[in-house]
Amino acid sequence: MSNPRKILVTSALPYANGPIHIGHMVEYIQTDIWARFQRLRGNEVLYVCADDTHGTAIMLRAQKEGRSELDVIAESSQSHQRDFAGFGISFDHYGSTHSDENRELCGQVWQKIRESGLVKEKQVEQLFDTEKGTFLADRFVKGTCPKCGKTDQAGDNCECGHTYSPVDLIDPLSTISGTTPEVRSANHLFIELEQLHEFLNEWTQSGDHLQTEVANYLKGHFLGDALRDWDISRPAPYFGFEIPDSPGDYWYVWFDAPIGYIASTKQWCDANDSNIDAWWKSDDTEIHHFIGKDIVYFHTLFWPGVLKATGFNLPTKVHVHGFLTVDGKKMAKRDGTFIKAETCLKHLDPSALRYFYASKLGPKLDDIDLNLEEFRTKVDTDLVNKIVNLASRCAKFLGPTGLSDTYPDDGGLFQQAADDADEIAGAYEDCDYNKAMRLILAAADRANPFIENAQPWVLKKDESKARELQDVCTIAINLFRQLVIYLAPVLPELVTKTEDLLGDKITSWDQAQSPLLGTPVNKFKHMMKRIDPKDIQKMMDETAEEVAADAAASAASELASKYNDSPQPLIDKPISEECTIDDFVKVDLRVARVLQAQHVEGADKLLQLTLGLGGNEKRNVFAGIKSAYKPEDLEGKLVVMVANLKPRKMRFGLSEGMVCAAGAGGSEIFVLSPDDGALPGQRVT
RNA sequence: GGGCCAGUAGCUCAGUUGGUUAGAGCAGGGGACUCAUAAUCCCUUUGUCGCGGGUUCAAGUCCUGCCUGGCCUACCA
Repeated sequence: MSNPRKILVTSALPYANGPIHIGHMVEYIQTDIWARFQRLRGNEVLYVCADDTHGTAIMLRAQKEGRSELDVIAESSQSHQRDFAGFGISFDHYGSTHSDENRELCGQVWQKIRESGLVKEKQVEQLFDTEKGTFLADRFVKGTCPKCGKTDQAGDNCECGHTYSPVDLIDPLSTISGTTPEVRSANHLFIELEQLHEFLNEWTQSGDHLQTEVANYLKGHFLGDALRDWDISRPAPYFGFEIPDSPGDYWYVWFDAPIGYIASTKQWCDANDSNIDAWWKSDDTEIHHFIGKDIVYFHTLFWPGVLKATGFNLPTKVHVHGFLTVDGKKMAKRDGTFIKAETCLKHLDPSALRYFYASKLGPKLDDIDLNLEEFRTKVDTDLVNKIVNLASRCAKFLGPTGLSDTYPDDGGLFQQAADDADEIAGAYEDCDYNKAMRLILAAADRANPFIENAQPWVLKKDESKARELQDVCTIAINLFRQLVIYLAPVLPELVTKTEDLLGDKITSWDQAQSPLLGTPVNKFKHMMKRIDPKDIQKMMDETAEEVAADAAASAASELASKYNDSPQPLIDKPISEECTIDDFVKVDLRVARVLQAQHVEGADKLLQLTLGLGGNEKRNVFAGIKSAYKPEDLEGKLVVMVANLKPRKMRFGLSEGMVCAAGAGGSEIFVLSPDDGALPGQRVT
């Protein structure tokens, strides 16, 4: 083989605002297969990714959940990495866009862009949520379409097909606070992409950087007209990096996210004694991005533009894939097809999904469909019935003897599959995994009839044919091993199990060229299970349950948002340790009437209350509510008191209970009082 | 509205630069075998290649119009 290539591989950065689902996994599995393939070919591969952590969505979520952004993104990173590991995604490094390295690199990139004269400032009119104190991105606004008058339309376009600016909406409403936003103007920083038009035209239309559909799409959609300026700043408050030479402004998340590819590479370099320039500024290195078709323009216009302006290498190729549909329909929570990676892992072997995706993925942008019935039969038939079966049916005959010392005549089967190596490799290289799987399965379909004709089970019965039996099974096992080598990028687990069976490591694509001979064969253990339809059902059921729980939670939070209650009180005083009903009934709460309230001579905070519990039952209570209540406001009022509190001697007398109240203190104290009709002396439970 | 892409057997798809009677796998039907995770093997049914025009000796393949579907349309990631 020629000199090893040096290849940097990336998958798109998942947003830190939600769990990984099986739609995401299309991309990570596609990329991982490619990265593993390149390693198997002997190339030097660095596969990096990171969580994409900035932006309004994260900020709002942190606010809503009453915790810090850092807390949100840390949790997200952990769950993302756990899911990826579960599916065997072989990142060399997984970083975060909220890192020192990224901040620094963003600064450097920004500096260069400034120097190139690409930055300009413009006033932008945007809707501002006065209640939340934040500008509203289009998707956080709803209102009436200015053209057709339809109500409850999205911030930037209407069902009628009309597009507009949210500022033009009639009766706009903020979807985060429910209030009416006002139009405010703010200074934004823009990158003048049009200056790079010629370069982008050439870069996208020539060479092999993009799939032809993508190049055509860009040509037809963007490059025909002047490129619009790209708005890359957001005014505070915004969760992101503040722009060093423009205080109060932050880089828009899509500015710093792709730079995260470089930052993540840098983190790996720092930990592995390598140099970032060797990956991003060297002519010897290829850079391959894998992305979904929804983020094409970011990666094929903005990103190359930024790289060009800053002197980093341009991507060698941007590989774009389609979306996942489930049973023919777009994944949607309400259909119960929004299957989380975590849920999938709980019930299914990740190898099954890896193989299924591989068998569906081609080099085009077509969506791929996860038809659950097809998924099951494909995995069962191809992997278990045809491929693993080769080992399963022959391995045990070789237990006593091991593999033959010389490779027997197999009628050219091994050679034929060995000759397929280049074509299969070519298919992997082109991301045409569907074709690679077809070629591999064709080889398996030649191997099974061979065994059928050779009839090892008949040879077994005749001791004089022991040698022949060994030869037949040596062929079968080698044909099997050859398939496993070809499938290694897709099925790392199967590789491990094959290594255990044959006591030989699979580390190189070229191992498929020569048979394994003269070595022992271990006891065969199941390598892959058929898919139990019940497991699929469980996965779907669990997904449906999650969706129902989610819906309930979001309905509740929608109600809560109407009142716009701050999460601060809970943050300041988190809920106490759990108690039992027994603990609770120990506290005897009673309705009481304030019979008399008066100032206490010499006390700053106390009022003296005489509380009546009905009849002649009275209690004397000192309450620290002077800062919020006047005595005359309290007299006659019904309150709730702790009636069995141990009396306490105070400087001004004996206090025989406690009045329940809430609030921060000072003038913000709110005494609890039952609605009219409650009778003094009644117990509160 | 504009743009990109797709439409081939019941299902998932292959069909290279136009070239003999359009292929594979799965599913369906029949048979064989029993080593294997009821796996495997052999035989077998099925097509107005979305529709209409055009170019050509020759069109699933090229051009054009239409129909249907998916996706995109930049301050949502």
